[in-house]
Amino acid sequence: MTGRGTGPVVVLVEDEPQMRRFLRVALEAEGYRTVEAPTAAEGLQQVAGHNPELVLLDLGLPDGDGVDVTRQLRTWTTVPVIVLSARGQEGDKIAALDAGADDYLTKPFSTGELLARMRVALRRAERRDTPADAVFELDGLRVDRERRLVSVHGAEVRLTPTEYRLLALLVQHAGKVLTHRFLLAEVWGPGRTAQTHYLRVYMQQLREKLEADPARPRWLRTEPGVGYRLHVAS
Amino acid sequence: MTGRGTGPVVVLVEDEPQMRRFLRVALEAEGYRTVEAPTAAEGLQQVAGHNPELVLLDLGLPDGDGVDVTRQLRTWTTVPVIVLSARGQEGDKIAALDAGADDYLTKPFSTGELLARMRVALRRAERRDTPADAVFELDGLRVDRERRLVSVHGAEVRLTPTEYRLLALLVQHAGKVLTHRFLLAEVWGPGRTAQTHYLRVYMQQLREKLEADPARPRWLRTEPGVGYRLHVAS
DNA sequence: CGGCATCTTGATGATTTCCTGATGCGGGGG
DNA sequence: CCCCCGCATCAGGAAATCATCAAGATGCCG
Repeated sequence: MTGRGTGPVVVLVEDEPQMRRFLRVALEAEGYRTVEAPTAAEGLQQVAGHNPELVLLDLGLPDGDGVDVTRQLRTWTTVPVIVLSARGQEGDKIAALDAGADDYLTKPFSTGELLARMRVALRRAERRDTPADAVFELDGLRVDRERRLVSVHGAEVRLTPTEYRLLALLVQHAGKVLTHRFLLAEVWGPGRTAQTHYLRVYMQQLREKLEADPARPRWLRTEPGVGYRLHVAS
Repeated sequence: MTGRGTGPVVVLVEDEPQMRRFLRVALEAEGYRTVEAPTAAEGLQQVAGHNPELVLLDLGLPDGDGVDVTRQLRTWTTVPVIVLSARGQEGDKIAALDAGADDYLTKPFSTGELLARMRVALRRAERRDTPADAVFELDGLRVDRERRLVSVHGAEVRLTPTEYRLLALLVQHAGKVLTHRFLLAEVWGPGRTAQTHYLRVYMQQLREKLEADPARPRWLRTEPGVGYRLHVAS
């Protein structure tokens, strides 16, 4: 990755080096991180690999049409795509937009307008990122992942970020046994899959906050030698 | 309502009768139902009254700026807004887009492109759930997003623009936890998602102005390590 | 050019969360 | 019977995050 910082990641699919450089400089000055791809094939790869917040896509690529790239992307991702093109024909615009592009800018365009349209696309995308079926409920235990709220028999429970992540994982795979290794990798990163002690401490804290009798857990069951599990049956 | 059928409802805010007629005919031929408004004030009313799927907004209105109309709308609804303008200056575009518009078309534009961009906006807006009311009230806290008025137990509270934007976001997602990153991106732009200090300062100011006891907030709750939330339950 | 409102930035103490070590408990094998 | 191992439990200090106050910087308006 070329850019630094913590801003959104943008994939630039553009064959002309000069244009690429211009975009990279402009975007990085605004705090974006950029990934560059000079061809359609590489563009698809980079999007798949980096899972960016936005894609800037040139229509005239050496190895394929930008419209096809858009159609390809739309089969598996809803990442915002802004098309940049030298062609300003109505037909081109309609084809690109109907293929799934979010906006269409005709070269030459002003940097300010590009940035403004990028902000629009990011704004829209941010709002859509919330799945609606995010409420889990089981026998008094309620986990609302949209609001990030947890309650037991109606009483709201305050969880720390780590506690919540752990619980969210268990809920997501309700009923299944999750190994120590898996939980550690997901919550603390792949680096510390040996610190099983972390898990014990946080499971204890979760039980303390959620279970009526923490010593005899109803939901947060231990699977000795393997890991933990959110028990679903009665 | 002028249009027939069951298609999406579109509010046309446009003072020129000829242009209005042209749009109405073009849209109804595509199956849209149209509602017309010749002024900014009437436009706001029609949007509030019809809860349309889309708004087409002319910038040059007799009784106010279209950018202001957009900003007004955005304080309480996320309905897609496409701006139509005779002015093609970069500054106009950026102002409108940053005020919350989803797209900006410079007159004269082709009908085909307009319809394609409308399809994009409708596609993007799909599967969302903001039956947002223009006036939010909760237990003495009142936020009128149509008039941009905030009051606590009847007493009006003066908020700075940034304070209001922050509060409006919290109100729009009342009950949900909004992450630092999200709030910063919405209020200060995607570039400064690391300046959590801004948030602390402004949350403090909001609490100072709204809460009876700023140190023990009733509405503006901190979610440590995550973000902030407008508390709705008891 | 002030004056005013607002936004930004810095400094400091309080609070919350995280990590870590110590200790207790219980079952299985020697 | 005792030791060892995995798990549970408790608690204290380190680190990160948050609240608070206030002083500069900025921009706007007359």
